[in-house]
Amino acid sequence: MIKKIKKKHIIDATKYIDYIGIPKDNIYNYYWIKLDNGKEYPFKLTVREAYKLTTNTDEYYDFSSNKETRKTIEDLGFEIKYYTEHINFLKDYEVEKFSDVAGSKYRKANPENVRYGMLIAPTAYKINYWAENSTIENFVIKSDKSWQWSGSFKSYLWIRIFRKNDSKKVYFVLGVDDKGNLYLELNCQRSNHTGGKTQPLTKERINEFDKYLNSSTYIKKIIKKEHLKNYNWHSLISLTKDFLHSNSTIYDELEIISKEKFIELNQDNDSILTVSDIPESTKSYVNKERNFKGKKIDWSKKQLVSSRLGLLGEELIIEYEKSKIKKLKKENILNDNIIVEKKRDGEGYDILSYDKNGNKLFIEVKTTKGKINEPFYLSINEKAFYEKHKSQYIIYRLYEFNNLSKTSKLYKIEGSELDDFNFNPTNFEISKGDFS
DNA sequence: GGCAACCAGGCGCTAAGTAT
DNA sequence: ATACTTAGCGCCTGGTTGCC
Repeated sequence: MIKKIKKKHIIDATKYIDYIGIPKDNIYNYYWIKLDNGKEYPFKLTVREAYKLTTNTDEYYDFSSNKETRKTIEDLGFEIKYYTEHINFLKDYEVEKFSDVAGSKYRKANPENVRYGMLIAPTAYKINYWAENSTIENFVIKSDKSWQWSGSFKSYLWIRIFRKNDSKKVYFVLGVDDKGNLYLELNCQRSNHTGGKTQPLTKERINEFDKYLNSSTYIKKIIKKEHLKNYNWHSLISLTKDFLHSNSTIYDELEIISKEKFIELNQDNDSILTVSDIPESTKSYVNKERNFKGKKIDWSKKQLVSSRLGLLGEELIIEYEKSKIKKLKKENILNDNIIVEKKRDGEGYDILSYDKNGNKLFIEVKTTKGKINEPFYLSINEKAFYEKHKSQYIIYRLYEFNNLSKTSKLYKIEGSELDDFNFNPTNFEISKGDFS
């Protein structure tokens, strides 16, 4: 039976498949017929269609794909490809086909639209395959094989990747864009569908998201469709995993940023903040022996993480002070118009609050993830401010700060207690001339 | 100019419903 | 109690219209 099939029949069958597209059931296939132009077609489907052409009927040719049948087709002058992943790699002509219709109207009543739907469906399946195999530990995907939505071909075929149990409003995205280029990026829920119940992030949160992303080391990864032929499943998936790994810290920060409020304090503040006494001594890195061995540090990343940490610590203390003031207002100890204020950089302190007598408190927050004996750093400006306002100055020294469980320990250094500490210089301004 | 409503309907997920 | 089926919800939507 199969011997009846001639080379021309196979070629004509592939042309027919080009026209109707590859049905869902044939997208996951081990064996593919490869033409000289690089296009690939599912083996069984192609042979069946070719058989129809030999008989000039719609007769269904039931046969099995085995060494013998594959050899028969090979002998006609075709290359047979075997994919252990049983799905062949994304082809440039596939993403190109998608870019042709991306974003345009889809009408079920229009047979041409339906046909195009069939043509791009395999691309959607392949994007899913890509995502399913690219997840790293603790991350999950939201699979989505749909290529149409609300009467239009989608403008992007994309899959979201997020950490298990996260808000799902911040995610990695991988997919193909309307130009037919593959891309890998970090994104967030920016809008929702009419009538949809899922709330997007507020504009303010989206601004914060973009601001952080722009200031970070993150770079969106794009694979142009012209370069797609240089990749295979293995290289694409390992590239994706690398991308997820190297940006997971940024993802975690963005997840926190996406929350309207970092911390909601309840009555039980003690469970979040544990207050201890000022330690007898702390470490110092200034007078240690130096070996000048050197190591590679990504300073921009380190600064980004620590500045973020600082903001989180401040936010925690703002909430802490707010709840303290609220309590004092309730007991009619404090005037109602008193509010806790966050100060800007350069003002010499972080937070303006009040004590129970209504006196101003200048609060400086110092946050580290380290232990209680870790030293902390004060700027010249902050030190000068302290000298001037000793009696109202207070340092909240947050240590063992945990941004996942959102808890921290702290000790307070009130007023001139800071004088008991050593002030070791860590930086020098180098200049020449007489400035006295 | 800004915003809300509307379009038209594939597909995965989940919860509810039904069968074994 | 478990397996399978079904109904219905919701989605980086963007282009357009109609209202203020």
